[in-house]
Amino acid sequence: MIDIQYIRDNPDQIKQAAINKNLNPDVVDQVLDLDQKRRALETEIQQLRAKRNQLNDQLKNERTDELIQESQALKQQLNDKEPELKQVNQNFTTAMLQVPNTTLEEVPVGKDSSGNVVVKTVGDKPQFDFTPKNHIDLGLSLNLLDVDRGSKVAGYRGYYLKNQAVAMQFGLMRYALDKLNAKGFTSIMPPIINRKEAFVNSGHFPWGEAESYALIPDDPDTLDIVSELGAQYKNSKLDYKSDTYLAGTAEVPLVSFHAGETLNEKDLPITYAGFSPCYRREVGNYGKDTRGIYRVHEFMKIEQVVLCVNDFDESRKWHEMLLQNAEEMLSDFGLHYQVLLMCTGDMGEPQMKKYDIETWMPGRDTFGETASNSIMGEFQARRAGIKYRAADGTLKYVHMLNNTAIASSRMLIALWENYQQKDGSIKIPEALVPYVGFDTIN
RNA sequence: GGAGAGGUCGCAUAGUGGCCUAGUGCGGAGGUCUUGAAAACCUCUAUCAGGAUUACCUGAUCGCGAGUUCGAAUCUCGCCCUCUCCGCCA
Repeated sequence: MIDIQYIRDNPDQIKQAAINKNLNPDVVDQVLDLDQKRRALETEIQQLRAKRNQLNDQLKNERTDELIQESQALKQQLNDKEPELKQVNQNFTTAMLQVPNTTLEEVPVGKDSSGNVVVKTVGDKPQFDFTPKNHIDLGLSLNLLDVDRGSKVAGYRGYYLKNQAVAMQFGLMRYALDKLNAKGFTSIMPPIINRKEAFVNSGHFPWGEAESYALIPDDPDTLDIVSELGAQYKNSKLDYKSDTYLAGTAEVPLVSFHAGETLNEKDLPITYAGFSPCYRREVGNYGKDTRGIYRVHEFMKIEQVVLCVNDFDESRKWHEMLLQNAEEMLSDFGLHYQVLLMCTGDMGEPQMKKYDIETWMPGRDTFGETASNSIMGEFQARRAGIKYRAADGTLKYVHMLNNTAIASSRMLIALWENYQQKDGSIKIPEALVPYVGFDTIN
């Protein structure tokens, strides 16, 4: 959420930011219009209430019919006006939640991914003196992956990991945690079933609602009955809780961890390393990456989340540090990658500046996204109500940032495909060997 | 799943319709006293919104939301959450 005062003072800037993100700027005018109405109504109602409070003070001492009648008349006027204010306020809040964040001045303006800028490229493509396989063929031939049974049981994009792939999955998660712990990050295993409010706080909603799995349908009648218990559930009017969803990233519960709290400046920065399974519908991507485990509905991830003081120099500093953390891991694994500065048209509504890290994947013969690193400014903190008492005594909203550390399935692809050998085996990079317990898969 | 208790200012507590402009204690800030410190004493001590903009005024907020009333922290209803006991269980 953006400060309403800032929107009043800089409407054109906010509109331009929306346009740059390929969004409709009209919501800004809606907000300003509702803001006007809201303030006019509020002033009017405040005066009525002030009068009512005065009358009630008098009524404590002298109860006359005249005063009571006057008070009743005021009450009637308030009853007429208050619902209107309530409605306007609701509309105002809804509109406010739809205003996208602005971007920092160094972010390139662009329509789509073609506007992204390669900031750096590290390492080289591996050279194979044989025809490299993709991760699916590798996974099948080494008995690491089963996608046929995966889709049989779980549906489209379902998969089973088997044997050494399981050890790699756990090893990668543990490796990332150790790495971040050594840098002072606090490990967290958050709940991943979250209320709608948490998704609004992080800025995933309203824009990304279709991307999340609603855990329980709003209408129990839409449930397929597969058991007697299911029938009971369907018939009960009250035995379901609405508005819970599966989070697509630990960012959601971590952003809301301190929701509604006032921290002290000396508590900052706060750095979290959150482990979670991640659930994504991938609704906009039906035709994309249909084979293998590049784009899946569930995977595991370690996510970095930072709360720091309200200062963009500080945010930028953390942004680079989060980037470095992710880069160190790729370097530890000896992987070839590039860092992109995302343009306005290819970043999300809540983000102010974003780097994507793309890692070379020989099976795709191109780079594939493995990390996404964002400056959020106050946007999430305003939604979640996370403030801190600054050294000068004033209250400020924290700045928040987040970046992937390691996302399981995509890192498996990169490792398998880049470290495949002529004989069909896969080597494990040295840094990972202690975490997985073997140095070759064959 | 059954039964009960409860959610009040940063923390702890008081508050059963107008004396609440939410009291008291702790914690925090400033001051008096003192060579310095402690103690004691004094003052201040929430947030949000609107309107003025040194200072101020008004409104809202006692878990959240509705309702009753001229008037609600207090009464009624719904929801959220916490705790205790019993049952079941990875």
